[in-house]
Amino acid sequence: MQVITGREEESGYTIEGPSGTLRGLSRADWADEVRRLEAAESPRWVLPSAEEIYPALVKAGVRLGRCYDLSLAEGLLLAYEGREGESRSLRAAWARANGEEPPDDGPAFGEDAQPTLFSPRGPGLPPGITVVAAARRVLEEQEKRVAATENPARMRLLLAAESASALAAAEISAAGLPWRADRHLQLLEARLGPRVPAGQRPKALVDLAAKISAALGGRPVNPDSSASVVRALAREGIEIPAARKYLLQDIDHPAVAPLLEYKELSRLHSANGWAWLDEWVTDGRFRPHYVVGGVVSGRWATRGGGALQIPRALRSCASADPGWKLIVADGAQLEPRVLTALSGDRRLAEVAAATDLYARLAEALFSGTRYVPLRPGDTRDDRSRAKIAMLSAMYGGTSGEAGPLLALLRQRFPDAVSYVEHAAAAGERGERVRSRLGRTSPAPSAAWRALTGGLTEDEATETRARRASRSWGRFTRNFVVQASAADLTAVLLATLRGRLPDPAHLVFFLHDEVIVHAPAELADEVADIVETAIQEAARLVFGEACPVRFPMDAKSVDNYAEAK
DNA sequence: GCTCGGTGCGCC
DNA sequence: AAATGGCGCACCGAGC
Repeated sequence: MQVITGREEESGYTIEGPSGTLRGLSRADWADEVRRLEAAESPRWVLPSAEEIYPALVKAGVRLGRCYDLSLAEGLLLAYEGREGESRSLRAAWARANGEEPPDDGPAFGEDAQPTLFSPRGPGLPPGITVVAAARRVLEEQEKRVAATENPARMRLLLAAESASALAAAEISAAGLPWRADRHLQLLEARLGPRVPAGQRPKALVDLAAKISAALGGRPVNPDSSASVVRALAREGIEIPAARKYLLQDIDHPAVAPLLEYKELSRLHSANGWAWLDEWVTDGRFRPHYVVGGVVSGRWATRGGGALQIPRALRSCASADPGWKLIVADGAQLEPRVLTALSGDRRLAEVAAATDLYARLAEALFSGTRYVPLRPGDTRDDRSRAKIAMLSAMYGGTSGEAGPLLALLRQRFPDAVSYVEHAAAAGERGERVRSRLGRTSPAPSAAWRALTGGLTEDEATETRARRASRSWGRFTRNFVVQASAADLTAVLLATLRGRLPDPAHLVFFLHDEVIVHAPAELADEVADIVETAIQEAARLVFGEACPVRFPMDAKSVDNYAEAK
């Protein structure tokens, strides 16, 4: 059964199902009715945009089992059709479905994530067209467009998984990652000194800045300004192109140690200091806003809170409630396994049978050969070299040892390497590439086409064109892997959120990592569920016959820092 | 006073 | 000389 619900511009909420239509509902009545229908029928809910509407339901204590998100589907289909620049709003989709010119009504897929469906002015549908009527029309049209794709079953799976991800994102934000503000405050005070008002340097930074200036001849140096640091070092006879950490590290000068410490503490202060704590942690929970579909490759973005980069130094603050555990699970070497499954490389699948893929890869690459490092004195072990080889294949690296290592990888695993090299070649020609389930890379910009497409007269332009072409090739090379990994994790989330035993719940998700908060007695069960869910997701995405293992390393811990 | 590109960091 | 993908955020400083 299917039920469509949305918010009309002026009259409140509408629910339209097989038993009729309810209009003009208040938010509370709407939530109650949705709850009743969910319990009675567990329908597939068709939502114009889960991001816009679902948080209100979650807040009212309502959970939906399944949904279909028209906005996310529109974005994925537009990208598939090579029209990613067009708006995915309900109004635009409705216009296109009726063969009309879609209005230019705001940000398109992948751009500024302003609400597009329920902007303050409403969805902007023509008079007499209700949200549910428009939604029904768009749904019909999208079903036709799905049927027209190369592999409709995969696209259907993608749309279902992406929709479920949107539900998961709202639920995760609402639940929040348990965060010990008291521990965070202690940590800040210990490293930075007593709290200072916004805009002021804490004592530790003031002291370090003074030390740095003294070590650089006494003239004031602003360590926050890389230009100031570069100039000051130049006066000391030290020439560096920029004040980057890795450049500073190798310099023997008394200013270097305080400079590096300043950088570290300054980052702690500005990125995760008192202001961050005030803004993003409430009632002992860190609640970032996740944006499903916010990255072209299908990864989630976040808006505010910097959830994509919770620094290791603060992870002990992410701490389970008393009597509860955090079950931290990440996909071990997910991307190389995805590449293996994508390319169907049988030899690499044997390597991927190992839990430590890179260790096994090292054996496969180096046993029986004496691989001589290019740079004398390079002490990296074989496992590290195997990893460089694999990352170079997936990212397009060529520097240092990467070239020869990639050549060796290509020799041993030609199917896997040629898979990404075809993707790179397509990108260099300006063509699109697709993930396993049909996520599609955007077209390069007009500027890129102008640069790479024209007949070039001078050598400088030729070089720039070549560089731009190679750069886009690296993007599409990585896209096929990263976006297919996003396919897999979206299906994982969809599977997982339906299976967790109450009251266990997801509290964090990042690329290939999930955290579940659960009563201690459920921790083992949750870990098993996560491991089962990834296997099932892999079967759904890559097929029953896929020989690749996807180990999920699930650890039950009291705080996040213990997980790695 | 503002915007905006560059820089630098840190996460996957 | 650096030349591997994706992201968000804070800060600086040039330019308006």
